[in-house]
Amino acid sequence: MPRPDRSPERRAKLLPLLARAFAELGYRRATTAALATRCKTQEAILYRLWPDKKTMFVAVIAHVYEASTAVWEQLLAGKDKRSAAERLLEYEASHHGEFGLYRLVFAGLSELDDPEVRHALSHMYTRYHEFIVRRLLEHRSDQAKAPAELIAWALIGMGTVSSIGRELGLLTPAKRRRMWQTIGHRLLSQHPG
Amino acid sequence: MPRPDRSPERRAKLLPLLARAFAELGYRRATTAALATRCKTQEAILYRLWPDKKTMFVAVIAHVYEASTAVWEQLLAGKDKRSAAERLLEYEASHHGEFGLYRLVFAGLSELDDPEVRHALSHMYTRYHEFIVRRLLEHRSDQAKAPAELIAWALIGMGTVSSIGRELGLLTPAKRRRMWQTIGHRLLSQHPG
DNA sequence: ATATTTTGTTAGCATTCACTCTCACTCTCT
DNA sequence: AGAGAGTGAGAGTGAATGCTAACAAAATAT
Repeated sequence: MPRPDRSPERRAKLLPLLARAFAELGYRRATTAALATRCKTQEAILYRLWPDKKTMFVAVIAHVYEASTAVWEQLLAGKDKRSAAERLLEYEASHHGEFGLYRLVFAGLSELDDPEVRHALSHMYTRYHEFIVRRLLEHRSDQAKAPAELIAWALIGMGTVSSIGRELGLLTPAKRRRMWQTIGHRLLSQHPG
Repeated sequence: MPRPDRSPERRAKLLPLLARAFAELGYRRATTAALATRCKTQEAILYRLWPDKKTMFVAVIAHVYEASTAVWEQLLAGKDKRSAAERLLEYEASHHGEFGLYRLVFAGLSELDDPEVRHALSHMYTRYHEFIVRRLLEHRSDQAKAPAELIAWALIGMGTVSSIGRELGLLTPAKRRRMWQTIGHRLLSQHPG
């Protein structure tokens, strides 16, 4: 009978390339022609793997989230006497933004007005937030859940402004590091509310 | 001689409408046709007032910044025993995002890759940041400048995540208020570093 | 081998959109 | 009154772009 379908493997191989393209260019500027070029293939091929461009974008959101949490899980798996929250903080201080996750959020919110995309972004953000909340609760077992949730949002906000500041050349790497270290640690160690 | 040129007044009248359009739709989706409709005029008219769409966007960035600082200045002019920083915090807790400033930032960063736009955004952010730093230093005269700058960035980050959370339906108005109140006040009252 | 399905490649279509041309009309100042 | 410039309105254009059609080539099963 016929040759087997390699579509799933193909999709998995191309997703990182698509992710880079969307993160670097945004949604509109990542034209289907540009996407194809960066994947070293043709537009028609992409359209055989995904029904349309929007679906590619949604797939990229899920992929980027999974890629970054995979890195985190690996990071936290190593032995270290510091709490998971502290290690996460230190990691983000020097690596924040490398997956371009915030860029996808900007693009999704400002360039598209689509329920599917919003849902994908909501889902991603929710899980991202929950992950941080769990680490915060581990860090201080006496802490209540409600304030930990607010702290987690504030940390995500710091990550976002950190990326914006970098993009606009307003926050040097040194300042960004100091922000994570000083403000981040303060948020970790305190009981708000 | 000829009739006088009413272009400046015209531009001033239209800028708020353009600002709304860009903030609500982003850059690409705010087509010149859409802009004209919202201004109740024609595309050709807009092109007589500004050379191109990008220039309209840059003008809008400056306008929105000025409009929001004008509101702040007015807010801080009123008599109140609380510090300016505290009043600002309370105001932002319930009004953050009403000028769509963060939306312009998202659109500018993700939809355009233009030096002029980046410069306009940098400039706006810098002044925004400086304004907050000044209020922080007033709030605590014993505070050093460097940590105040970091706190200001963290507050801006909280504003940004607050807007994202609202747009994605992840942060209810009540939670946003509590975030500003609890985390915001903690950042205000502490000496990091 | 050959049937059957996937993969590669090219060309093209329909639409959208930033921007312009044109021309009639109106206002203000001498 | 009338010159000179601003204003209103509409159609139109060329380029970009999402997406599809059509067909050749290659690979895997029997």
